[in-house]
Amino acid sequence: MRDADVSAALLSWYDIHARDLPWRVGPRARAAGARPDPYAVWLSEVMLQQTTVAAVRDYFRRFTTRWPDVAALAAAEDGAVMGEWAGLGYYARARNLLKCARAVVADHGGRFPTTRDALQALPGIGPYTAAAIAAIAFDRPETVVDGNVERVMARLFAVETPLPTAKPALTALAARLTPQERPGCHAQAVMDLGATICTPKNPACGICPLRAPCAARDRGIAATLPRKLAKKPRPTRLGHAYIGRRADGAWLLERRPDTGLLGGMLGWPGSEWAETEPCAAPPVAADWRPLDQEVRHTFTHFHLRLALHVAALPQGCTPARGFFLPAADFRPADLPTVMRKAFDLARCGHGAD
DNA sequence: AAGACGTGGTG
DNA sequence: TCACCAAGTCT
Repeated sequence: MRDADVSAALLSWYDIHARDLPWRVGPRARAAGARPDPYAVWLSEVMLQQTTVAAVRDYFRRFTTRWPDVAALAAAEDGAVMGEWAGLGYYARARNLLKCARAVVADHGGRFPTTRDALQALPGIGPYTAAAIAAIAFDRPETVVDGNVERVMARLFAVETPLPTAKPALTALAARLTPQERPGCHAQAVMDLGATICTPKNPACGICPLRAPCAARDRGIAATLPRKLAKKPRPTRLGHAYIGRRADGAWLLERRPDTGLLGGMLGWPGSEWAETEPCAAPPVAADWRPLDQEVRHTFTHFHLRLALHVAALPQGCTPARGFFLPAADFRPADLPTVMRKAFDLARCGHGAD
């Protein structure tokens, strides 16, 4: 089967089976002349980096409700955006989101640039996102390569070279299939196929629109592709966190530095996180009482066991670190997940509230 | 140019 | 329980 026929089969499938997503203009609306909003495309693509559609839906809705366009987002306060992003992970995305919105307003008159290169020059927009925005929002025939596309290409052409070595070859194969017409729909079609049919485990080859030309299915090795190099084992780190509340109800929190893990997010003061037992580091002298339960949380590259300490703090105390956030201004949902877990345990396990 | 960077769902 | 995985980017 020729490349053009494969692309046509894929697009036909997409026109029938395209998922209804809040940021997407469906094939029918598009045929009627509707165009996607570049702001919505950009926001959704950043949220979807290494993140599932299911996790993104509600965040996308909340962001677009609170900040309907790029100018509104650019004018937002940092803490408001970080709080709204809390729980979604990879917080550098939120920091870069704001930088990008402000750059679009300051340097591009409030409109997103339309070429791949200009898009990729913006903060938080890499090769994938630049190509996706250019194709989906601006109809540019760019080749979009994400994990789905890599998997679909590896199977369609039975590429047995492991990732990441195979990435350039898979990109070249994806480029062969990229049509001049409706490149954005094509990109979304490949990704939808990868997300719903050509899945990592148990691919549904029986109902796949590309089963005929698929070389891996022909050889019975679809589920084993793409091959990947072995990953390193994750170490376990230990730490302490201090959940203190003042007599007036205010919580002792700190704003984490902009760089590094959970950068820019709220958190409970605490020790370093290390593979050997770290030194206790209470932010203020008080009657800290250990909690029975610890927080167990897994990050991308290590497991964490966080010992918790709670205390009622005197009204006049002056902590060495952090600040008191009045109870009325404290929303647990503004915390990154590991910190919210700590809060939940402290609230249930002891009279920290 | 490997490693840092979150989280929730899944088998 | 636990490794793997998801519409990657930055340094």
